[in-house]
Amino acid sequence: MAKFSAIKQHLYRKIASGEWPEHHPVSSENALSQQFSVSRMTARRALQELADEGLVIRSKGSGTYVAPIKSQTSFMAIRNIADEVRERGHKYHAVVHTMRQEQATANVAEFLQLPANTPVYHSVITHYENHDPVQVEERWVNPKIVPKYTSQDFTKVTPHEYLSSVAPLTEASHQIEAIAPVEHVMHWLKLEKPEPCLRIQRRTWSESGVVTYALLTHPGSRFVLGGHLTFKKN
Amino acid sequence: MAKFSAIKQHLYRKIASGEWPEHHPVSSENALSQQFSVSRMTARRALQELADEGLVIRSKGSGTYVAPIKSQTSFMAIRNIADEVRERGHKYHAVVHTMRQEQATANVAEFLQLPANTPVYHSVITHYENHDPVQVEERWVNPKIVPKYTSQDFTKVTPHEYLSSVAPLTEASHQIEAIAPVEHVMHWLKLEKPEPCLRIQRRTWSESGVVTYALLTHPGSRFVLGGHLTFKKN
DNA sequence: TCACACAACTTGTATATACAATTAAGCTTC
DNA sequence: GAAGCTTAATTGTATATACAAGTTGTGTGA
Repeated sequence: MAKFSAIKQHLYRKIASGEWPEHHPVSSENALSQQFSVSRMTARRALQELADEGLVIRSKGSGTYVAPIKSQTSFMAIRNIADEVRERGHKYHAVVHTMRQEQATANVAEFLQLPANTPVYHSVITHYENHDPVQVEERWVNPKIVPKYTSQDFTKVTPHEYLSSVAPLTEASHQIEAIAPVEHVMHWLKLEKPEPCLRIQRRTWSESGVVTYALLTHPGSRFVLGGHLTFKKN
Repeated sequence: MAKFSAIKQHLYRKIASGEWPEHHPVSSENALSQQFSVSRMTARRALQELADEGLVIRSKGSGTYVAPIKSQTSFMAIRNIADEVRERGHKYHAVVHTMRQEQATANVAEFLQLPANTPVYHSVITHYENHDPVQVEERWVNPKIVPKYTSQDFTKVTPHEYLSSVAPLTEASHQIEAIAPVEHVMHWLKLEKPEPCLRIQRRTWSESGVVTYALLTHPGSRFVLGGHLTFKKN
């Protein structure tokens, strides 16, 4: 393996394991070059590539720091609904409907890569923008990785925020589709009539395996997913 | 401006203008270092960053080449519906419903950044996977940038393929939402009853301005948008 | 005590060099 | 003509060095 790649791995482990949380300082170019007995340019390359990948943030004169979660994500990736609402200058609040341990159904067990009928944590939360519900979040969590999930107060911290602080995510997959909501979702979204909804199905991994499986349902009349791409970066 | 950045701009113009089409060889590190009177490492940096951004592909021993369009796109970005269908091993075909010049409505004119009531090209096409329609594509095109749009045969080449060969795109914005289809879209999608649909609204730019505005509508029962993210890249 | 200067450290840019690994083209030989 | 060898070109990795530019903390002087 190339030297710069070995240094990247070393730093990656520090970050992915949570040993270095958000904003934690990362070893400087000079420190790494001594520690690994390489030239500064080689250590620099490792740091630079991690910065390109969005894992760290570098700032001239100051140093290199572990990037906050939100900046790790590029186009249309994992965003925190609370941040989104607040960025639009609106008030955010959440209502927790369910928060308990259950036996995993075959479906959920498969998504979490667990045996059927093992216990999993299940939460249902509605997220509000001002006074309108904008997202119903049904979430199943692997209790082996996040044992204290059910004792959190999700009106103060969103599950996404809590989970990424406990088990930093390394991978995620999404599926987006248009569906007609089932009745209990309609109720949570306060929809009088059935209305097309955007549903995002998301699985996220940490180093230790599948952390969580989430179904995020948005009413079509109150939500648009947006993104912008530029191919010119000079 | 930094030297490596000037070289990047020079190369970027060659690619974005279409002067260097897909797979066209890009000047080598040594050639650039002579041409710009910089060291090879500086020329290398320009090429390397363009490669990281997906604009060029580098191959040891061979050289650097302009990347094919499809590899310019990252997560969930602009994909060609025909390629998607074929990748799934299914048959693709298209039916052209409309292909004409129209007066731009206020809405369309705004999206294309043109004055109202100027002529624009308008096409409506249904894309099929095997024998089922999977996408209705309503598209408006800036005739100043793509004057020959209406004389193309879009059963053979998709609009997306044609447009990106004529005016290489430099920017794109998306909006995704869930809607109930209007009647003529239902007809094109061969839907008996109204069904939630995924609608992607897309605008793309080239160097000379907004090229096209497209509304892509997918029936919820036959289409899922998927994506996968990894934060570990070693 | 406050303000300013300075030193130390950090990242950013750039150069010159060396060698490794791979590719591609040309040439020789059979 | 085909197979194999040689050679040149190209990208990949790595080092040592130099200076620029921004940040931060320390200490001096008023």
